Amino acid sequence: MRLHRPHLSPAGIKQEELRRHNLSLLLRYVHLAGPTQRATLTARTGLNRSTIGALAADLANIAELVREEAPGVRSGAGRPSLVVVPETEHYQALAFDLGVDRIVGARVGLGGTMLSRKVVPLPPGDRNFESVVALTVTAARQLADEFGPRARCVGVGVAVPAVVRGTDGFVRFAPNLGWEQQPLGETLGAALVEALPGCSFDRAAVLVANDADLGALAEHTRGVARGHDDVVYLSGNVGVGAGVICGGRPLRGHGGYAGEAGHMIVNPAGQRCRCGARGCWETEVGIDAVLRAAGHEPGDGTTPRMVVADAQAGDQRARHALYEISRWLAVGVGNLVNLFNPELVIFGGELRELLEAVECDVVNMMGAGGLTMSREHVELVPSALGGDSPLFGAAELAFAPLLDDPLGVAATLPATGG
Amino acid sequence: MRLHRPHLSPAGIKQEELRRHNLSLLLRYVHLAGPTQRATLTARTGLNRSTIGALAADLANIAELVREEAPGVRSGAGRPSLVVVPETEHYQALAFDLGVDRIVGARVGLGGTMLSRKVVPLPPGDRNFESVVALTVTAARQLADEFGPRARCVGVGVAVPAVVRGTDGFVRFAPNLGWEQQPLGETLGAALVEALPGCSFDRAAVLVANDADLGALAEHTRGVARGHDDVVYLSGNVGVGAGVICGGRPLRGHGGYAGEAGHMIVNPAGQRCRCGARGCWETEVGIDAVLRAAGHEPGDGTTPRMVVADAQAGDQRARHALYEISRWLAVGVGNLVNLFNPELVIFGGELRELLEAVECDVVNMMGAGGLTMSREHVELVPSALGGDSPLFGAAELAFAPLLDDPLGVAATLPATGG
DNA sequence: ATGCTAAGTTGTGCCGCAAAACATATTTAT
DNA sequence: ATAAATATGTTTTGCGGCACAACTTAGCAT
Repeated sequence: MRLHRPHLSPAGIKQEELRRHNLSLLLRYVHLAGPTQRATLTARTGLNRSTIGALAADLANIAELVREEAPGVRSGAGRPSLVVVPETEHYQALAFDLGVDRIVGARVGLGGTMLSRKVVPLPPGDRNFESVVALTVTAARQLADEFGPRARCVGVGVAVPAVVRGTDGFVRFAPNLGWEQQPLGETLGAALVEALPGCSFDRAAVLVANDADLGALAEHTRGVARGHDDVVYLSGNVGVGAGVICGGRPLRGHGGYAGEAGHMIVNPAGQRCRCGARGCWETEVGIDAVLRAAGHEPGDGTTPRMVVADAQAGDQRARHALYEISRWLAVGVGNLVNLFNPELVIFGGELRELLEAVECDVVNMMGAGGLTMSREHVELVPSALGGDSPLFGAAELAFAPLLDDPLGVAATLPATGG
Repeated sequence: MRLHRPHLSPAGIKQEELRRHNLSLLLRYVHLAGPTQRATLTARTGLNRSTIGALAADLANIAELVREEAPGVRSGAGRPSLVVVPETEHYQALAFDLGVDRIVGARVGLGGTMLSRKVVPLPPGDRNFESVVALTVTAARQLADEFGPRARCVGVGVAVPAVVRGTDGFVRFAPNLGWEQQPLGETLGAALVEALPGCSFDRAAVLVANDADLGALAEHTRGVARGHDDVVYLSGNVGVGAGVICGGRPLRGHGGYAGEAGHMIVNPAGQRCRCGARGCWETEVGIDAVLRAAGHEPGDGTTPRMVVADAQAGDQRARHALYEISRWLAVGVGNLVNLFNPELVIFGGELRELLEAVECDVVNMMGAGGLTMSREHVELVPSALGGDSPLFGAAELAFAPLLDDPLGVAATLPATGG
């Protein structure tokens, strides 16, 4: 049981933090695993029965974060254990996934249940910053109207296909949205605090992050990567991004920009990328590359899924296109595997559909040359949460502060009264 | 002050672990920062004076890990603060760096002081596994003879230019040594326990790791990367390896194989690598590549340093060679920067000398194309510990268990009596 | 109905840290 | 030289958190 190792910065632990840690542990457990018997919690945490009882009582009575119920199904001898249930309705987060052609918003309860979901299509030409912010705020208002009377809004998480500064959600570069240097975190924060007066969170509770990073977070939390501590999530849309979990924690990097796998140079003899360099991975495996290889024009309405269907139907050109894509996928994924040595590489976004068609080829090509030790245990899998990975990740992002300090944060959140 | 966030595995903290954590914190502080006033410790940890006093007393009296001294130089008003000093002589580690042409061994005291150092050249033809193990054991015995009467040996750390399994130090692949599938951790562990009966550590205290990973650890601990939590260390010798620190912790990956940057494919049109793939980074920037580009034959005695000297002396061929190398360095380093977003990229091994000659070119080439946000704050620097980075890292590796649980581990280590 | 089992509940004790009061050592002011 | 100011070490006391043990409760099996 290792605690985080600090450098030379202060990190003395006091008893207060011990309590906070254990409360956090308990709440996070039921948030992740759902309703759980007290006996199970006792066994898993290693804490004493009486301690678990006291912690659960605090979470239930002081903040109504959980409730304790008699177990429904009886099993085995002995006194049945009370079940600790996360109060899904009491604590909710708003989550948004800002896509190239639509905004998806959701209301997610403690425990990770999606309570409602809303899709706002973006008019094709109109994805400028102000419009997207405005549409997001509108969607947020609609979602917030559905809060129950006892709901508290813990915050807002936003996934955006962009290079995002970790500290404040400033968007440095979002080629697919056509944005550069936009203060998304600050702007949305201010606008949402204004638009949702019933919610008592402050501007800092509006958290913006890269969509691939949040996809990774979601898959690690509730998707295929549960229990796996070293994972790479690939988000393939127009661009390609990676979210990385290493040692159980998201890889952020110094500025929060880590995981820009799409601009890893794999083919210096290749095409010029939007970023200015030549032979970036995403010019070889991005949607446009798939379509172009199959003889389509990007923007003509074709999707990678259709190319896959064509290939399965026997279309030689589509099959050859997929083979070419596989080669470059193998190179890039191989590089990522050599660098991160993950247990899983998760294919999210449009890459999900691609995977089933090309998995065999990619695996063979990766195995053919190069170091094999990292590759021998790695699995390529499609994302389990489908296209909603970043959305769920955004919700987790919003819940994170509450999970880190349950009673402390809960105390700052009076019921919305809505 | 965040503690490590566990997944669903047990991680309840009890008071005992609180104490352990704070003891660990204190010992690690003086190990890293050297002799430190109690007042400073109080301020940095945020703990109370009385608590620091008690912790320091435990470390001093129970295990003699530190001693408290009256301060030498007086400064400022008020009662002078006692200075907590790591007991360099009482706790020592053995560290080894197994190179291609020599073994370097050292005796390192708590606090990181190198107390003695020994170089054993390898006969050119003879670097087979058994010979290297035997020479290492011999060197260890010689170093152990110099332990003082009050010394306790905390363990042995070994750096090896190989892909090493994290759990047990099994060497999967060490092309430069000509090894494959060798149980280095197990073999050395058994041999050293046998050879050093005075030392009471067990086989598990012999820890083997990749040299680049240990270089990164050392530079992070005592080198240029002190205080920087996101760092890439490049170890350039015959092969190229990377050690990565992210979020202040070493990147290990699932099997411990992370950081194989040398086999990142950057030039699919390039030469075939020893690993079987084509266009690996190390075929473009490894020592052999440098020499070949400059018109030398690998193994003819030329070193990269000589090529640099030639270039500085005006040799056109050498200058052109360095320019070519710079291009590929820029591609690879750019990829690493995009993926890890480090604050620093440290050039270790032979790359150290290369850096000063090519830094300008590499920085310009990196800035020319590609995403710039990750690159705008990154610095390319030579390793501060020179060729001894992996050696110091090996010592840190050996000290780690003691630093994680000072009193617990110290209790298992009676004095060597030697 | 009785006993068994597994779990929750309650009370006690230990341990860790903070806070306050006291003691000590050094600098600065008178 | 003496006293005040300052900063720190030391001791004592108190509070809070968890473990442990004893007790109670709830279901199951015979």
